[in-house]
Amino acid sequence: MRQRGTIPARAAARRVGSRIHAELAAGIGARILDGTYPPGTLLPNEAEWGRMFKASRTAVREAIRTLNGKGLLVSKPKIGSRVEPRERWNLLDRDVIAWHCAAMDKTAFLISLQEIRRILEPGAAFLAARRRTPEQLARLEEALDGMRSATDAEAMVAPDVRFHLALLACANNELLAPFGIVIEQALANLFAFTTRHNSKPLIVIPLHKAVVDAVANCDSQGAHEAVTMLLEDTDNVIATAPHESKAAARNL
Amino acid sequence: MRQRGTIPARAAARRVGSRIHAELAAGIGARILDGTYPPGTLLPNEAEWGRMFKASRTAVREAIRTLNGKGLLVSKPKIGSRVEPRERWNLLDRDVIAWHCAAMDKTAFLISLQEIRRILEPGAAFLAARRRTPEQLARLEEALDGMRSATDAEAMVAPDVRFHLALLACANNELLAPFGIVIEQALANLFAFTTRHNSKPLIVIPLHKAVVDAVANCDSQGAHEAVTMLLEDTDNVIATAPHESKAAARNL
DNA sequence: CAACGTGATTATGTATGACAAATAAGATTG
DNA sequence: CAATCTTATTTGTCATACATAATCACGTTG
Repeated sequence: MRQRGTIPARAAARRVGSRIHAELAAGIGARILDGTYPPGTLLPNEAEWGRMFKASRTAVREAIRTLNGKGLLVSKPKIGSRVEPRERWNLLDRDVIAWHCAAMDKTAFLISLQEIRRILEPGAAFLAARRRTPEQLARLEEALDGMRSATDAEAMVAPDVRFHLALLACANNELLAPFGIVIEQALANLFAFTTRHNSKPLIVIPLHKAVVDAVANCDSQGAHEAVTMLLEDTDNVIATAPHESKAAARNL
Repeated sequence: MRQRGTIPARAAARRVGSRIHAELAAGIGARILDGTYPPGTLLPNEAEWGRMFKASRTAVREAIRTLNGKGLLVSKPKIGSRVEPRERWNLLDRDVIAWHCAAMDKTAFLISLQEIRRILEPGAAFLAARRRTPEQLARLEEALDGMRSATDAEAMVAPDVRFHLALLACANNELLAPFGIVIEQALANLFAFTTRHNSKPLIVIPLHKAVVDAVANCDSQGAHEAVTMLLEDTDNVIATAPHESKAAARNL
């Protein structure tokens, strides 16, 4: 490995693959999200992180740069890196959501998410019915077909996520699409949960089909209502089996 | 400055202050957002950026790490950094929004934003009327007072932004608050525009007051309607003077 | 001639050491 | 006692060296 003598033989170990900065960012980010370093806290300095993770300051700094960009930290000379107040965090960021879900009880987060969905998705469906291009409609139908051909609940998750992303895309609002990423990250977990606990999963197919039909017919009001009904069904599933969500959260 | 002889005297110039990586991130990010490097493009390599900006590779890398975290890029050894497809961009990120606004004609963006507001804010107001704490209500009223005491249109922008952020906070949904950051960035510009062109700006005070009253009375349906009317007024202002928005966009 | 391995090439990834700049906190001085 | 100077600490920047991954061209071989 290291031929150069001046470099002290580090206990490299598992450091074989690359992407140390990513590991560090995840490590530090997770510790912030889980409350180990609450807002206002002064984090260990870069050298110390380096010692903790057995990584160079370079890698630590790149990780901190990432967290910086997500609004979790601010760094100043002689001060260090301080955890920002929660309202500055970019909770709509992929990674932040992932760390957030991993750290805490998912239930609260899923409730927040579902609330947002009930606000956003009917409105998005309304726009989608007016604006969707034929290609976008085709992608929506393709997702529905995928759900139909799913043999078990597990296999239905992926096309279900695709369906809702496709619906957002149909709205043709550039600010709605990025929000889809937020939903994508979280829905994978939510659906994995709801499909496991939905005693009558067959009903979701006609519910989804109603959405497709309304969008296909440019019936914006109908699309609004169909999505509302779809989300109501999801709410019911969550409500009838809420006590298990904590256990489910620990599975990832 | 540089006492050490081994370091070649760089044409440091304005390199006095720190935060080069931030300048670089903004520089590169803006070039991506404005279409200089469209999605799929292979960016110049790190050494080349360093030459372009007269910065070290370290600084370039930290900038790229930032952009990486915002979903604008992916970097791979031997390949380089490639611009991600638009739908991967984190358009809900503070900085990305700023670069986006700076780069392109703001009109399209403001229309998208207003669309989202018409979906989200009435729903948020609905929740706010049910959940707001007395402290949150006080902050909402304080913002309204700030609008009242504003002497000119310019001075009304700040409290107006505060008002809408406070309203989002009242909803007590952790995913709604971060969205406030998105709106904060963009609304400052939108309001600066609407207040300049609103021929009867006095009407906005009672419109806002209606929202406060409904939220104060825990009248969720009333809050929903009041916000809808408020946004309708904004839409009208935009609609009656749309031809100026391009010029206004160029002012920043 | 085609398929395959193989090494050269080139970009990012990591490590290290040195110095600059900023600033909080303590020491000094008028 | 207050204003100022000094010091210590931490981030910010730079330069250099090497590691690693992936592509590409080349040559070997079936």
